Amino acid sequence: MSALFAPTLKENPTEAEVISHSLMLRAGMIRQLSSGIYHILPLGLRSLEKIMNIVRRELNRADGQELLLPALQPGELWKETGRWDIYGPELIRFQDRRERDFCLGPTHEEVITDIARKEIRSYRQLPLLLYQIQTKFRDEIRPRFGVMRSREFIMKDLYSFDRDQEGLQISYQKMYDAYSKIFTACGLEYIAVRADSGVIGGDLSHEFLIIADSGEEKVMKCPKCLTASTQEISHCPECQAEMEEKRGIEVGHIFQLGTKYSESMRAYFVDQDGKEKPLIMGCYGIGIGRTMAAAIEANHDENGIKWPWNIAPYEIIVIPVKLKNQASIELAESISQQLVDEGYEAIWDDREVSAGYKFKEADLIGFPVQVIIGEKALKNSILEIKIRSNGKRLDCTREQLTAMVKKMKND
RNA sequence: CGGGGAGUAGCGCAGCAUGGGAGCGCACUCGCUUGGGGUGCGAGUGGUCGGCGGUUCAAAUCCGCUCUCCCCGACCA
Repeated sequence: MSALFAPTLKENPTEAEVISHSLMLRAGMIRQLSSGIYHILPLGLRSLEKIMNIVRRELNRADGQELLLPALQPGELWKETGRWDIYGPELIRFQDRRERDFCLGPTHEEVITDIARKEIRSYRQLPLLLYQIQTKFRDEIRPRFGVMRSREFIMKDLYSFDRDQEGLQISYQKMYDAYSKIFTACGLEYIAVRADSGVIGGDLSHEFLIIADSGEEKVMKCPKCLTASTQEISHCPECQAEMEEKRGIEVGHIFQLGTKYSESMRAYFVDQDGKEKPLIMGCYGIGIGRTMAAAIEANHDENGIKWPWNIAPYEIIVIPVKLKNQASIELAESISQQLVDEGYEAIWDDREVSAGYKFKEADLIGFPVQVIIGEKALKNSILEIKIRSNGKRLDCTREQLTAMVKKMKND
């Protein structure tokens, strides 16, 4: 712990208006470099990596294949689809030394369609689901709320290619299901609602929102069935239950694009009937950093972050209370090592600071579990476990620790 | 881009109306102390007062320009 680069703050930073931003700064997860541009510090990165790996796992299970596309994109491609003129000043443009137009990718429809048109020849290559996790650049009119809306941010974007509308429906449903699994695996309550397609274009689209009181979007949700909407619905046709109003943070968006890009960029394949047809496309985004911020919005209290287990930067912190007691120190180190050997992400607080200081900081950073080495541990070999999410404290012996931690992880 | 606010030590701020010592709390360093909820005491380190120009014997303070950051609106993962 003493070696960990996690510069925490006792006081609330003035620039942070929303709780997730404030807590990320206070917990030493991020720092700002410029408006809408952030350093991701070790704790922040660990959490992001957890989310990214959950995303990878679920997308791979849904037949997605990961690749990495260029962030640096020639303006030519954007001129082909007309978005060079349409996208506006949000697109960060510049010229290279030969005065050719370039931009930093805010999204990758053009680039993925370019590789698709070059390499997809036959219906036999379809369906194809390609995704990447990459830094995107958007010169937002007004960056705000920390990593919630920044100018440089990590996004997962997946693109589906199908031979026909029927195939697109299948791919779309696969992604819809994968998204549901992703947010559930992150330990988050989410809701999916019909949405407008916006600048991306296309037909059907859904937004995925994380439920949090501080969310910017109002959602009407039926407590009985799965119906939800961003608009007011007077009655729920099937079940007649009262719709309840919730607030949500948009973290994912899926679109059925159809042939918007494949036609304008001439991305055709030869179908079974020997005819050339445009690829039917879909695109599917998740804001990784925004998901992390939303998780904090949904899981915190006045003392700090209450990480869902699966996306916590670390799972367990071991806190020795008695600093001058060698047995206490050794016990903390040994228990921490035991947990690591058992596959947990545990660290122990080896700093020469008061017990209260350690407790406050452990709560702030939001370790799901604190293992406290106090009087009882030294006299009666009883460890104390504090569960961050509900504040409960439990006693156990060292022999029982493994089983107890395992149980907490599974809950 | 329109409207509002702020730049003084790493962080949070006072000082500015009425020009003349650059201060407070936290953090940091050292010593002692304390050790179950950001211990206490003492001694220290650290600042071109966002930048440029002007007024003045003298500018953090007055005037002009400029840069940056934050908040509200249109946009979005």
